[in-house]
Amino acid sequence: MHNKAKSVTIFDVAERAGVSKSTVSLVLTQSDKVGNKSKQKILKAIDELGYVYNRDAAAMRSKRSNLVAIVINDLTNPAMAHLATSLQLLLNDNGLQAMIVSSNNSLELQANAVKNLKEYNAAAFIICPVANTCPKWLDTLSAQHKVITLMSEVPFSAAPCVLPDYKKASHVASMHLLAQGVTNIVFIGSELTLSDSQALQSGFNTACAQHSITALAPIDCAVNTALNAKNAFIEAYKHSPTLNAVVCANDIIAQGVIAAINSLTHHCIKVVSCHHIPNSAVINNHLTTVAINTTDIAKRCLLILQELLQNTAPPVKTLVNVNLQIRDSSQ
Amino acid sequence: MHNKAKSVTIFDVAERAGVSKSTVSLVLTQSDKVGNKSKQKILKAIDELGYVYNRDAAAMRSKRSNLVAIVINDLTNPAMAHLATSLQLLLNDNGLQAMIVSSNNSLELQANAVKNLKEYNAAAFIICPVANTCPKWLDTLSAQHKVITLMSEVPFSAAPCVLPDYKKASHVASMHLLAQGVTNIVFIGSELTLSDSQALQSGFNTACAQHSITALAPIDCAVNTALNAKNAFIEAYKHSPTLNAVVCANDIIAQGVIAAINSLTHHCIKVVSCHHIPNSAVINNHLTTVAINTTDIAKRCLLILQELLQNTAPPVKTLVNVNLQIRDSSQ
DNA sequence: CTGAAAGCGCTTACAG
DNA sequence: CTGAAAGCGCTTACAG
Repeated sequence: MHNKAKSVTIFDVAERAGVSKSTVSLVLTQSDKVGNKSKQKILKAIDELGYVYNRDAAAMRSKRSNLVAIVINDLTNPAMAHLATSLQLLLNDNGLQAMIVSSNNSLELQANAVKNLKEYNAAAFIICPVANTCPKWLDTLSAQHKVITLMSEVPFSAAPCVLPDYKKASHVASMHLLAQGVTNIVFIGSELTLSDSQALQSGFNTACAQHSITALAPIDCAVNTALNAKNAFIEAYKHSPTLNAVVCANDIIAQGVIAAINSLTHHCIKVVSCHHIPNSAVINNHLTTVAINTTDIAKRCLLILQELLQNTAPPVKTLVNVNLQIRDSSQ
Repeated sequence: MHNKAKSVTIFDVAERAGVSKSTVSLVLTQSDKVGNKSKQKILKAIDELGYVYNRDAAAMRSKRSNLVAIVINDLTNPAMAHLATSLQLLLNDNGLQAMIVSSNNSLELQANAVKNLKEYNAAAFIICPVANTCPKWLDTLSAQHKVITLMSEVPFSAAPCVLPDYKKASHVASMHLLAQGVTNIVFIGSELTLSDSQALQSGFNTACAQHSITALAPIDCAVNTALNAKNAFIEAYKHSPTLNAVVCANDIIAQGVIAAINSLTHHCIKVVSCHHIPNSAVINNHLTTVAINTTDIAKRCLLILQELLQNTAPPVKTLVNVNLQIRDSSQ
C-alpha cells in the first residue's frame, strides 16, 4: 500500500566501504570471517548511508525467519497482556522478533490470524488458544509449523503446551479454607466443561474428599464476567443459605462474588480465588488468591521454543508452579 | 532460525492449473484481468497443493508492504489493549496486517522496536508514545515513514496525532462538580508536566474560572498507580481538610482517591474521573467518569492512515469527543 | 487474456 | 579473507 523510496542496498554499502557485497553480507549475518578493518569500514558506511537491513530479502534467500507470532485470545486481560509483553522481551533477547496479534476470543479470527501469519513467514506460533479451539486444527498446524500453546489446554492436541498448575491452584486454595473448618463449600467458575475449569474442579474435589466434605454442586456463571458471577452466586445462595466458603475460578469471578456477599446481610462467607489477575487497583488487596506468574510461563515457553527450533521433541505438557497468597477475604 | 520445507510456489500452481506464473500472480493480486475458467482452475490448484502466498517475496518485488506496526506503551492497560485490538480488526478489514508490539513504557524499547520493524518493512507506524518521547526522534521517523501517534501527544512533533479531547474531558467533569456548588476543589494527576496532563489541568482551570473559584494547587502523585494516588491524596487532605471535590486524571487515580476517602471519617467529598479505563470489574460502577471511546480513536486513526498512504496531508491533530457518565461518586 | 524475461535485495557455496 | 555467480518466490511491463 505504500511505496518505499530508492532504498540503500548492501551493494551501496559495499561500494562505499570498498569491499564486495559478500563481505557486507557476512558482517550483517554476524559472521566472524571478516577482518576487523573491513568490518569497521562497513559499519561506518552503513551508518553514513542510513542503510536498513532488508529482512524480507534475507528471509527469502536463506529460507529462514526469526519472526515469532504470538496469538492472544484476550489482550484486554492484563495477565495475558503481561504474558505477551514478557514473551516479546525474552524473544528479543534471543534474536527473535515477536509479532503480537489478538484473536479477540473468536475462533474465526484465530484461524484467520494464523493463516495470514503463515504468509508472512512466521518461524513459530505461540498461541493462547480461544476456548473450544479444535484439536484437529491445532494438530494440522503443528504438523507443519512450530507451535506452542499457553495458559489454556486444547485437550488431546499434539502441540506442546505450558500451563499454570490449575489443579494445584484450586487444591491449595480449597485446603486453605477447609483447614479452617468450613463445611458448606462451593466452587464457582465459568464454562465448567472446558479443560482448565475441569482441572480446577478436580483440585477442589480432591481437597473436599481429603476432608471428607461433600461439596455443593458447582456454580456455572457461563461467561467470565464479574456481573455474571455476582448474579449466579446470588441465585445459588438462595438455595443454599448455609454456605460459608467459596472457591472462585479467578479474580474476576471473585470480584463478582464479593460484590454479591457485600449485598447480603450476613458477611460470614470466606472467599478465595484460584487465578490471580494482576492489576494496579488498590481494590482487590483483600482477596486471598493463587498467584500465577506469567513471567515464569513466558520463560518456560521460550525454552520449549528453543527445543522446537532445534528439532528436539519438547514435553507435550509443562505445568508451572503457583502460590497461594493469603489475605483478609478467607480469614 | 527455522528452516522451511520444500515450499510450493506459484510455479507449481501454474503447472498444475495449466497456465503461466503470470496468470497465477494476477489472481493472487486480485486482478480482474483473468478469465473465470482460469481463475477457478488456479484456485483449485492452490487448494490442492496447499500453496501459501509468500508475502516476503511479493513485498520485495513490488516494493510495497501491507504490514502496519502498532507500538503500544502499556499493553497491560486494558484501554490500550482494546485500542490495539480495534485497530487490528479495522486494518484487517482494509487489507492490512497489524503487528502489535509493546514498548513497555521504555524509551529505549520503543526506539528499538521501531528500528527492528523498519527492517521488517512496515508500511506504517501507529505509536502510542512512551511519556517523554523525543520530538526530534519522532520527526526523523515521520520524515521517512508513515507515522501516526495515538492517545498521548508528543508536543511540537510533525507526526499526525489522534487524541481524546482531554481538555474537554476535565472541563465537563469539573463543571459537573462546580454546578453542584462545591467550593474547595482540587485536581489530582500523575506527571503533571506532560502534555496530556497539562490539557486536563487546562480544562479544569477553565471550569474553575468560569465559576470564579480559586482551586487548590494540583496534587501530583508522580507515578500513575492507585496506591500513589491514595497516599498523595491523604497527604494533601491533611493540609486542606475543607476539601469537598476532587477531579482525578483517570480511573486508576480515582480508585486510589476513593480508597483514601473511605479511610476518612467524613465521606462528603465528591469525585470524578476524566479518563475512563474500561474493565470487567463490578467494583468501579459508582464512579462518575468521562468515557473515552477507543473504538472511535481507532476509526479516526485508520482514516488518517489512509490519507497518509495516499500521500495526502492529514490534520496534524485530531481530537475525539468524550462523554461524561454520571454515577454515585459525584452526587 | 497469456507467456517469456528481468529484477527486487539478499545469502551461499565456490574459487581465488 | 574477498569476488563473481546463481537463485529464493514473487511482480511487472511488454509482446503476442
